[in-house]
Amino acid sequence: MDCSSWINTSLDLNINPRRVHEDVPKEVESKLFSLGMPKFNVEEECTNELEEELKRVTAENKKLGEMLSVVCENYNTLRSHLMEYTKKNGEKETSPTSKKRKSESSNNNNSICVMGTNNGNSESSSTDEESCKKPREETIKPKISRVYVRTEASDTTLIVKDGYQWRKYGQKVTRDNPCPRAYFKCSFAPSCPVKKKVQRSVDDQSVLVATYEGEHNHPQASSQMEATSGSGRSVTLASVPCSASLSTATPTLVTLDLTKSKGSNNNFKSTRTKVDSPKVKQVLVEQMATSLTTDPNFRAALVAAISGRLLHNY
DNA sequence: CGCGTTTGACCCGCGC
DNA sequence: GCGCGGGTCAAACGCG
Repeated sequence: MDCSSWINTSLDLNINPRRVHEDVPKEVESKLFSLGMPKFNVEEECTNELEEELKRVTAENKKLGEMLSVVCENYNTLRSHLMEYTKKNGEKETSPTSKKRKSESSNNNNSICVMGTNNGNSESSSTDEESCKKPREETIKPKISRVYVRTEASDTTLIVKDGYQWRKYGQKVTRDNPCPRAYFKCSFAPSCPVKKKVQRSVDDQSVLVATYEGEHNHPQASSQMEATSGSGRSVTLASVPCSASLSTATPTLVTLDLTKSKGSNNNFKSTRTKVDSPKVKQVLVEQMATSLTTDPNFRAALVAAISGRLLHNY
């Protein structure tokens, strides 16, 4: 892939001699005059200075351009590795027979790249290649996000307390996972179209995978109650670094860490030990990689950082 | 009695 | 056209 489609490498470093000349502050010239120096000497000196400056800037620009190309190269390499990795992961995650519904499989394709962050806004962040391959109907799909929730393996309930009220309307055992999948509808508002599927991870039975479809058309009214109520689990959003911190505009993947609230103050400790498990690490890596590849804000920040760095060198 | 959950039946899309 | 499998419906059931 051409990295120029991601980052505009034309840095416009103002190496045009005419423009450089124009940028010379007028007061410099006037100060030199005030020192009683003959004008021709000043002009000559100025020209020499500017020529030197131009040479220096040109050389620096060349150097920076090389650096940038190396960065882009590294980025592309990293990205291709990431794509390979996520592709492998996705194949492992989905059923080998790939007999799933079209919508489901396309969701999984998206989740390979963006961990189920398919919506109209993030669509623009996908590559040209991807957008060409994607069916048109993708653009009108409801927002889908995926949340990983760590629970105790012995806990057989498929309840993810996320601050909303859900009504379970079905449960099904799917082919690719022996654990049943529960179907929930948002019951807080009758008109709310959001649905939620909760299923245990095939790889790690202690991890619940909650897939949200659609967006709530009402405020999260019960979150406070959920968080403060002593019954059941408590949601500790901050206990795990999540991609939302990178993507402020569209926090699409949030890793929740649910711990038993009856436990008391040792929750954090146990949380930390759980986070250190390889599975969770893998999820975190995927989240970060997702942000790297899909988040336009992150890319913009990266470009700004590089540009700032380059400008700082002057 | 009302509300939420359970669970078997049914619907529908997709692949062969 | 048929079978498979995911998603949904709705009657039955349980609990407060």
